[in-house]
Amino acid sequence: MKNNKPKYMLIIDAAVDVIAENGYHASQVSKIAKRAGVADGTIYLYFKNKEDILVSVFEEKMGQFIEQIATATNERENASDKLLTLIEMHFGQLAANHHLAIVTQLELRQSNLELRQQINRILKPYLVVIDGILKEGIKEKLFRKDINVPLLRQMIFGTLDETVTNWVMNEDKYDLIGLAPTVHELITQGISAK
Amino acid sequence: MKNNKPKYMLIIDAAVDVIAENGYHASQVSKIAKRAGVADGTIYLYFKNKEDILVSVFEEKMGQFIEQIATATNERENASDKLLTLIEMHFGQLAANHHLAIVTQLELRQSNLELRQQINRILKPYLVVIDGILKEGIKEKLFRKDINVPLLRQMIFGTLDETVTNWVMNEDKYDLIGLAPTVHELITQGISAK
Amino acid sequence: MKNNKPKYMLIIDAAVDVIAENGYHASQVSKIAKRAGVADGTIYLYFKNKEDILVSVFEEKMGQFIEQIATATNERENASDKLLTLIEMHFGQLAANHHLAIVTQLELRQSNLELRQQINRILKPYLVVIDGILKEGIKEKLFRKDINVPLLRQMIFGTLDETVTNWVMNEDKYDLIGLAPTVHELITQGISAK
Amino acid sequence: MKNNKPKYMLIIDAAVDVIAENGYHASQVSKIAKRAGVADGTIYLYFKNKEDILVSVFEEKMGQFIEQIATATNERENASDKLLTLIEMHFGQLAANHHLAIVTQLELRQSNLELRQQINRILKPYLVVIDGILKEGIKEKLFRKDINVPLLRQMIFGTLDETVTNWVMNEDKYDLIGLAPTVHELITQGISAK
DNA sequence: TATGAATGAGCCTTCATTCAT
DNA sequence: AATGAATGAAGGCTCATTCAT
Repeated sequence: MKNNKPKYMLIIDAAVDVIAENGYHASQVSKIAKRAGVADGTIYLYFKNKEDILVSVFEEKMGQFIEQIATATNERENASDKLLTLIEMHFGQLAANHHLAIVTQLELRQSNLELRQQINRILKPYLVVIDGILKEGIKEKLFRKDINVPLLRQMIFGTLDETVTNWVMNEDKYDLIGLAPTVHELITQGISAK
Repeated sequence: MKNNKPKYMLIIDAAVDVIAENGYHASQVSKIAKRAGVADGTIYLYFKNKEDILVSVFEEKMGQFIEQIATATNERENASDKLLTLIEMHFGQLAANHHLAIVTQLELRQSNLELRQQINRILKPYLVVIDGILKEGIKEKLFRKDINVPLLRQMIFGTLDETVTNWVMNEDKYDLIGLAPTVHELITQGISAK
Repeated sequence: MKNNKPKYMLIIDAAVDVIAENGYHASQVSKIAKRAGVADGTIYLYFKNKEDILVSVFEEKMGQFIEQIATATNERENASDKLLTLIEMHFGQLAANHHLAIVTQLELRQSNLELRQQINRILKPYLVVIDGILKEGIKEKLFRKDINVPLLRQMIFGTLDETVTNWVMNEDKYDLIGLAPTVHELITQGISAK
Repeated sequence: MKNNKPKYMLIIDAAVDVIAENGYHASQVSKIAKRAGVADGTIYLYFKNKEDILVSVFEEKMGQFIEQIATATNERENASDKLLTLIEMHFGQLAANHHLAIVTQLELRQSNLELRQQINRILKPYLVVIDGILKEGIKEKLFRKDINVPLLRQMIFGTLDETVTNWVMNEDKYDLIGLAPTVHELITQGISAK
């Protein structure tokens, strides 16, 4: 029997499935090990402790997530289009991977402060991507030059995050990706009449 | 010695402090009891179980929170002013109560799905307040009539929530309330130049 | 409102019902108090502690039980008839009082050694009645003069007790009293052919 | 150090000792674990819960008990001899194992209905052995053909059980095995003079 | 590398009993 | 005599982590 996939990724993938199916608190190390087809002890050859599995899940999955968004936005011509692409891909990637969406939006938040801070560190590059788009938009005079970039980034991220969380908690009953243009328009145009 | 404060609120307040100081997972029932100055068993005369303490904390504190915001916004003349007041008070109340902010933004999220759904139920009236302001703004022709109210409400709540969470995680190093006008302006005007 | 029944017996009767319905381990003092219509604390004006309630239940109920059997057997002419009457009444009284049968045969046995020894002390007079019948039978030459009275008493009591317990555990599906003549005959005649 | 004895039996034996010495209710799982020389958690690798330890104690010990009695009675020629052997061994085995006698006669009865029903299930084969002897005796015309086998079996079991319980509660002050012939005779001959 | 049996610290909850009123 | 709110000790069970093989 040949098993090329290194055990590391086997365990990561098992963790995503187990957490999505059982919830954070019912996801014992032994359950993840069983799903990955390894012994409990083997987990500790690849991860420092249980928390390290969780951080690594986020690191691996978000790494791809961010990288793909960064690549895709770079292919667009201006900041406004880049922002639209970012929103579409943010919604699209989580809508396409139901288990991952449950884990990132619901389960991973049930963790202690220390873990949450590590998660924030992992998210940093994503926030840098958003900041870049905003700064570029200002330079291109597409966006107002007086905007508070960090604050606006929080607004954008908070909006996307809240929207995805609501969608997950409503059990995917509507088309998430379809919301992208509207969200994009709200951010750029505001809600004032005229 | 006279102790008029009913034990129920004593325990609620003790829970806020203990959770803010120790984090959700290190907040044993016995620790909350000790802080409240009652016996462990007394907790169970007022709360069904540990989770019930947490739900009740949110219920009590958010109840006041929402009520005060609803009252204050009602005193303003138009939807735009109401929205500004809502943002100011949302930031203001959490900025004024550091422990409560830690609990609502960080600790209470470390709970299971069932508890989170109860929390959402408690938050419902707040979302209704936001929806009301948006609908009024449309009627007053202050806001565009084509806006998707539920989606925009998610955007607003997500923005406020993310902004407060960032502020808490940065250990209150800047003036949260001062951000209110900018956030209000972003929401109403958007970011597009002109 | 007039309530002539002293609270003592109210509590005893409540205890029998509560224990029969809920089982020994689910019969909290507060449940007995509620059934008796008194406050928890009132229990302790009449009983030293929870165990004392149980001992008293047995004392009161078995007191009547034994007294009635003693009286009835005394009215019969000879030891063999007295033995039959004792068996009939032992079966009859428990068959007539379902709750009491559950308590004496099943629930009261789930108690610690000390309580069981007190129960044995209460049962003593019953054993004396049996011994008396056996000795009388020997004197009347109805029973063999070489029988070991204490041992035989154990045999008789063990037989009756086991028979009633089986009947209770079978949920009273057959006629207990109808077994009395057969049991009486087995004890007096043995099982040997001829 | 070599320890071939599987932990399962180590725990069973420790449970018998601890329960005999401390009584059922004072036999904490941690006490049994300590006596067995294993960690508390190890108990739960071999037993579902505390009650499962008790059922298993009875299952293991009674299994041997019943098997040995079945084997020994089979070696006797007729039903009457078989009955005598059964009585001798019933008394003999419990007299030889003081701790086990305390557990079976006193402590194991302090359990809830569900456990008692499991105990009855385990005892079933023993009752089948008794029934077999009685039926054989009828066929051999040693016993009366009109006897009610289930009732008589209750009488026999009740007599033996009550006799052993009395002996245990009297702290083994007399020779239990010596009672066997008398009990046998009482059962077969009855108590009637001639 | 890999295993998985063994470990043992840690905590929520119950309920008999008390005592101020 | 009666109340019932308050007490606080006690223990079964889980599960992340280790380590001998």
